[in-house]
Amino acid sequence: MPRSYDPSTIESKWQKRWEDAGVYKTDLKKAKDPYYGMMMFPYPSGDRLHIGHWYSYAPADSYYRFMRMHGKDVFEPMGFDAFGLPAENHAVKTGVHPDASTRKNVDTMILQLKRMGCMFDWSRMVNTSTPEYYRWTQWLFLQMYSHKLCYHKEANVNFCPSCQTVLANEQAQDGTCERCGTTVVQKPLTQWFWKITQYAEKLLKNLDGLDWPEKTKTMQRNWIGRSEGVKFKEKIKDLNIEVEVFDTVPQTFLAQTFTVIAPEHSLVEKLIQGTSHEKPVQEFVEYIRKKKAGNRFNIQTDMEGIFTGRYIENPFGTGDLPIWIASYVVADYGTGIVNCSAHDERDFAFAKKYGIPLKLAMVPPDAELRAKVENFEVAYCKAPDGILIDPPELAGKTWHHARNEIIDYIEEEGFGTRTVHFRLRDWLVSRQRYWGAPIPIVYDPEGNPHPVPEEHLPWLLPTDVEFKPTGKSPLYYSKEFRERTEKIFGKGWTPEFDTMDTFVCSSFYYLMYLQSEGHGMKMESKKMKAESLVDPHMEKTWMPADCYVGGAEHACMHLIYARFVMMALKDFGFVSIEEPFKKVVHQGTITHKGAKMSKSRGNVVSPDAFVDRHGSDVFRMYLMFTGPYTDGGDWNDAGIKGIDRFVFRLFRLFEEKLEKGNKGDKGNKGLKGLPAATMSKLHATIKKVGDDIAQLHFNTALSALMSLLNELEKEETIPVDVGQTIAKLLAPLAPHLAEELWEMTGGTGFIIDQHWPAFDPKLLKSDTMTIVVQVNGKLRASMEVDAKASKEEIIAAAKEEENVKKYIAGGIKKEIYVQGKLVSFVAES
RNA sequence: GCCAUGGUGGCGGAAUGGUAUACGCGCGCGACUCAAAAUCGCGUUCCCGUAAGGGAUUGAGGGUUCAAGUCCCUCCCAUGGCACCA
Repeated sequence: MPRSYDPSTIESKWQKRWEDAGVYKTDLKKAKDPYYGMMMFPYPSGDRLHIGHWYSYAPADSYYRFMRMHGKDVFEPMGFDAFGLPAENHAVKTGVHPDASTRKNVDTMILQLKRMGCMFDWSRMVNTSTPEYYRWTQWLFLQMYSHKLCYHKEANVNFCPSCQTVLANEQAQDGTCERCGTTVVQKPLTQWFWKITQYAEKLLKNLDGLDWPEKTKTMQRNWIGRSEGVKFKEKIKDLNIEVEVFDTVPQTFLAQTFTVIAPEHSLVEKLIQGTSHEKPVQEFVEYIRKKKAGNRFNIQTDMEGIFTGRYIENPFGTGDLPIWIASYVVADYGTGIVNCSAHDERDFAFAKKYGIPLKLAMVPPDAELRAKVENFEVAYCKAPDGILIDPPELAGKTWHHARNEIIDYIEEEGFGTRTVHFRLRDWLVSRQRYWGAPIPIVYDPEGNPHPVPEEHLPWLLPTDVEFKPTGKSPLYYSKEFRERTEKIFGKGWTPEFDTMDTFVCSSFYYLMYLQSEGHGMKMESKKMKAESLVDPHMEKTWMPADCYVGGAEHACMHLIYARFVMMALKDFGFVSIEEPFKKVVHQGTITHKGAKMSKSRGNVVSPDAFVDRHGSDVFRMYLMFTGPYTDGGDWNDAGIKGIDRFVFRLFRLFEEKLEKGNKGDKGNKGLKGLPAATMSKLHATIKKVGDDIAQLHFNTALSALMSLLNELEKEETIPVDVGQTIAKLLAPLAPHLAEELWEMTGGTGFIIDQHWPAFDPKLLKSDTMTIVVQVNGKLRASMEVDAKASKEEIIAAAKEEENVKKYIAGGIKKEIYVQGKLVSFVAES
């Protein structure tokens, strides 16, 4: 009796065998041809694995399996980004300690991940919330501290009133909290920052050499936002204050007639103190602050300002510039103060609105436009062919060409200096939350910060706390934490109560997978051996990760932080390279009913039922088959039947038609016993499946395999070596099924350890070819000809085709032959 | 508004300037069955035609070419990113 395909038996059978044999445990020290295949590790939420996890991990695993079959020593680790808000929110709601719920979630998730059948090497799993791990998160903090890349400052920070915590700029991009969508407010707090801006230039420059999606690189470039310009030093009249003003378009600096300053700027108070402008300005600033907090600010309709009563002192001999407060000025870009002229859309509109005088330093070549510009009817800005009229020394030059000369001129005259500015802000790493790595800092009785010495790491997260968000860090209420600090450092000393942003934890986990002592380090052991983060030999062997698959939503957060940390670690001397990820791939998003799946929308689809019914292989292949991997798509289970049938038929083919006896691995030699056309198809499929998987085009690889199956089903028997080749082609895409088929052919060992089959280029061509005939671009006939036929023979044959004759009866003007493809005639009209 | 990517059957989608609609879903007809499911066979872009064949067709409109889904121009639509950064 032939068996029929039963995924649950077959899949658990192979998962057990893999585990027993340790097939996916990589000996990191002995690897000859290392390949580090990473996927973004998940947050261990209480909900089960969702389709997004599957879509990210399973196809990535297929790709890495393909690499392994090409002889690579693939290391495919998995771990958990286990600190974070959800566990804490859960604790607030239920009283379950985040550590307990996280451990439980991790355990469930491991079981689910194992059912997926990926090549995860569980022996090197990491969990960022364990002391063994966060010891290193804290160590990283201390390194940043001792290398002066870490500083403490009171600053206005993005604060989410709902999460009761501060957010990094990256986490509050559109003025709302990345996590809960609440409008973020500005709040002054003393916080810890990491100087990512010190690496802005390098973060930007290195992008060019990375095999990352162009889109992601562009996003990072924009996020870093480098701009070159001039910095002017200027004095405020009647006050002994010097300010700096940044200008990226210095060509028209002599047209400047006023200056604007951001309402939130710290200088505002000094400008108005004790003057008649004090009260109205304060009212205005408060008014703008409220308006900005309420909703997003619209430049078109919300351009507003007020005069401060102060002036910039006569900088270039062009008269004093009145200082206005303007709603459109960004406080934390450049210096928050801008000199304005008629050659900027916003400045122009602002001046018009408030009747501020304007002048020109440049005019258009076109006379008609010039008249309008000179009348100040339109703003004339950033025009490459604009003609300068001021300064006289450079008059007549075009805006585009004069840039460098103008800057030289400005420097020579001593007005200002060349400067580069970045949009990138320093990374705010403090969080007023419980469930994170404690910041290893203590304060002496005078309130000065001191790093916690390394021997006290891990600086344990206390457990005697309340989780309720109060705006104050939960650690503030821990008695044990305070006592511990006083005991070690002395009376009156207090710990830092904030914890670190979870993006810190995930910024170096690619190195933690490689840690020589693995994750088994016992924390009670006083002699924690590893003195540095990663063994230099391991780091040299395995870094950078060859490929990193994960969501595009991390383009400006995780993927920029990880790069920064790696660069810093290199400068500290702990690693040898700057960039952690050689290649990055973003899987597309799986939506449902047109929207991103989310609990709040109630459109989350759980994969569990599908995996139960169809098996992990079918589910994985279905996800891969629906479309290009980087596109994602809308979830719809209607087509899963197609993959079910494919697997059913394939299995039946092996059960019923596989050549009996004569079993054993014949490698890829001597594929015999099939008609030439079928052989040709087989080899074309080997080529296509290989090419496609190499480019992560899983959908077309699968369709090629389906197409091959359609052919093979016409055969009476399938030779064993053909069966083995098919099993190998299937191995990356359907790992369990492929092992089973491999076993059926009498193959020895695991199929994942077999070498990817080679194709014979000679067999790709059959002995006949199909030539189509076009007349005037229209398809008129199709003919089978001998593959060796000459051009002349083919054209002659084409002319004899019945359906062609009638269209070329009037004569032929032109004959075109495309080798092996077509004949095209242009008929006399 | 700016930048990027895309728009192909009823649906997911395939196609180095060279047979558009592969592969799969769905659907129709038939076989098996008391029946249904499953399975198997045939068909399936649209229009005309019993057929042979003809015509139309890759968001719209132009262009280049013997030949355009593919290249160029204009426009429309969708998605993603950016958007007061001087």
